[in-house]
Amino acid sequence: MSTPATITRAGGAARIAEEIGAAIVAGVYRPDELVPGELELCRRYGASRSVVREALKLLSAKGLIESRKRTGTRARSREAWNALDADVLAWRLKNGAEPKFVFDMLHMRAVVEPAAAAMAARSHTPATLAAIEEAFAEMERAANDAALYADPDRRFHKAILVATGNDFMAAFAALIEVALGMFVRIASRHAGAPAPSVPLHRAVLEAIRRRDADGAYAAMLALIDRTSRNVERNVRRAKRRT
Amino acid sequence: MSTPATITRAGGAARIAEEIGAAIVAGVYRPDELVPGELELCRRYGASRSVVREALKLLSAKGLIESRKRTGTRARSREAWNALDADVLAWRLKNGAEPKFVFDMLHMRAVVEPAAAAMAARSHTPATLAAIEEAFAEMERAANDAALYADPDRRFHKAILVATGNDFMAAFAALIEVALGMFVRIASRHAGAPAPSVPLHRAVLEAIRRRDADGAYAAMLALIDRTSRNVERNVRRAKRRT
DNA sequence: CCGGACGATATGTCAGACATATCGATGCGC
DNA sequence: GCGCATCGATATGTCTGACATATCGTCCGG
Repeated sequence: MSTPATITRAGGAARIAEEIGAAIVAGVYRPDELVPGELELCRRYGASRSVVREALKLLSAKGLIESRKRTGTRARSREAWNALDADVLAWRLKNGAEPKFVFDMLHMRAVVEPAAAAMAARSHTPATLAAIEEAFAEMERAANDAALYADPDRRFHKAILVATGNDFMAAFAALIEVALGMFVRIASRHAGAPAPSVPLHRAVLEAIRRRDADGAYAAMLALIDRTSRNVERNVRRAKRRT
Repeated sequence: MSTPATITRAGGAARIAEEIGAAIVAGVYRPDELVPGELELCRRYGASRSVVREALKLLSAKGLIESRKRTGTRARSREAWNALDADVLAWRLKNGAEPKFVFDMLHMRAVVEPAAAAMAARSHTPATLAAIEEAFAEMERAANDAALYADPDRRFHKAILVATGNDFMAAFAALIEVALGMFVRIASRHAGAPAPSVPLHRAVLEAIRRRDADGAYAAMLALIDRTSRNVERNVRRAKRRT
């Protein structure tokens, strides 16, 4: 089966890991026990065992699986997953996340981001402040177009986390970026132009600029509260629809 | 070279990933470019290319490396690392962490753990509360033995994060556990018995038990502040010694 | 009824080959 | 002399088939 046709011939180990990873977090393979054997996966994805095994290593590095000899490879339970890994987060969001998961994410953002804004107010440098300002400027320009608004929005939140000067806070950026990609899907589905959120972002920026840590904390908290309310409203609406 | 003697014959892919990962975060391989080729790694670790490649996949899943064809495998710069991965954290702490990194970790704990204590105060169940209480009881018993104290201390902080009922907070437990393993090395090297920290932990537990979110927040913040002061004192002392 | 031996089966490891992309040098034409 | 296409060297990527190793079930004997 060397170089078979061209069917399903795109990624390699990464593509296979992508599919299996998504399946695991979607609950296709239940915690403890399960997961098809390597040669079955070879057949299913039309790849050699080397590639399949490399894909499995990618997943094992993220805490999704664990292999033992004779027994086979089993999906690990949710507590073992690296929930703070961007790929794992993306997989969990892929197939329509449950409300509890969305709110967990929002609660964590409500903890981390206001604190990050306060740290950024204390620690920003000309360069990191400029990155925040640049992102905000583009948000203002796109205030009437939800599609154009999403990207600078991500950059805005990321720039603040980076401006903290704290490696761990900066590491959250990868998570927040993935999460924002979903929140706009949920929160702005029924909302109009993103213009109303611009003043809230401006308040964060200005507090950071004048090194007002408490003000930045409060402004960011207000911003996330608004997102939470939007999401909550839409989740309720979706539930009513079912 | 099938089954060579028994020398350096322990782990497999995990062991090799361990060594290379530690080397990368230690700065042996500088950001962008670098890292020996696969066959060179085979020679160096006495393993076949399959095993080496699987080890490299483990590292690539954590953002430490990136491979391209002809060019080779390069170490990625620090911003790309999954800083919130427990293994990456452990590697960074392995070879005596720099002060900045230790304080970054403490600042993050000061953001996350007080908020977690507050969430736990609101959301704990009989089972999750019992886990906190059990860990604290053992801390009291080991109040005069630093060696015995470390393990229940870890369990105490982890139990609180789990008691939040929030998946992301619970995911921090893996990080905190690794970090605590180092803080006791740094903070208690010159400290006596851990007894003085027991009342601070008790205050956290009791606030959670009576569902006093604000009190739990404040008590946990006080606890971490004390750790920060201990670490700071020891870092200064270490610097003076050099 | 219990316990040890044994075979079946999964992952783990090895070896060698070919595929593929890309960097760098070479040499051609202008 | 200079730019550009060509080609070879070299790294990772993939495939194949074999053997090693641990462990679960089963079967057999005490």
